[in-house]
Amino acid sequence: AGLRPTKQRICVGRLLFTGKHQHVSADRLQLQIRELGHKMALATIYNCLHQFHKAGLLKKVNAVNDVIMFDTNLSYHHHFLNVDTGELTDINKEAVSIAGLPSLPDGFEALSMELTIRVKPQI
Amino acid sequence: AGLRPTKQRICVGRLLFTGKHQHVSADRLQLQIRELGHKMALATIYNCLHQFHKAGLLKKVNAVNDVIMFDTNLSYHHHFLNVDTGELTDINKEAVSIAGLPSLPDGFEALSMELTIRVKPQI
DNA sequence: GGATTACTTTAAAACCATTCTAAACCGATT
DNA sequence: AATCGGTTTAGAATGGTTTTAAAGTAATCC
Repeated sequence: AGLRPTKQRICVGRLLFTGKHQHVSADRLQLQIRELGHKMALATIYNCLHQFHKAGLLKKVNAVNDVIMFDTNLSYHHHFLNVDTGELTDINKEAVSIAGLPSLPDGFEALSMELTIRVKPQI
Repeated sequence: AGLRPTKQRICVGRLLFTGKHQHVSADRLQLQIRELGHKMALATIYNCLHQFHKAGLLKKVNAVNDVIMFDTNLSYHHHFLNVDTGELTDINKEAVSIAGLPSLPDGFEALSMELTIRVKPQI
């Protein structure tokens, strides 16, 4: 994506784009990297995530519990949010139908929209 | 609401519950209080907002730009989010119809849901 | 290949919204 | 008036994120 393929970016890229779509925070990513026996500065991970985002490889999800989350699923979709853990789960866009969008405020254009369903484990 | 009517809580209450519904952060509230010629510790404002929230007088909105926002509009509704400023604007629930909700993950119960439409000023 | 240049990584410090702490401060009750 | 419990406050602490400045690494040029 026009980025220099450094060791670190390759490592993060492998973790992110191998297998299923996922929702990651810098923090969680560092743990995964540690588990592989490597180590990487948090600043590098943030750096990397932001670059990937700028390159259009990641979507930034509204922060939850004060933690910035990135989503490898770039297509339009919605989320369940586990309020206890901050974990996000994709909702396929076909599962929900949103009709009758309101008119935007004057002079504004829409960028995206997202439905968030807050859930918590039943007791 | 079972809270002691201290000077500070009355001051914040007046600002919040007089006039239209609004979306506030602790920070913005402190500015408004300053403009009235008073002063109040930020900790007190946070304290007050959390108490009001616990008492069911305020809704907590998903943080935007790393800032906690409270909403005086307690009813079910949606939001426009100005990504440039972080400002929220209510969308009446009648303006949107959401149909065909997905089944929840096993063992979870839904708490609430909200549609967020990210907008930005046209150039 | 070796030298140069531009971009990257890093540890540590800075940042900043929020929370905590411990002391001072009310407000109510006796 | 004395007391007691909740409240406010300034300042310190917290924790996720960003910045800084130095060291490291990839790309380019010869």
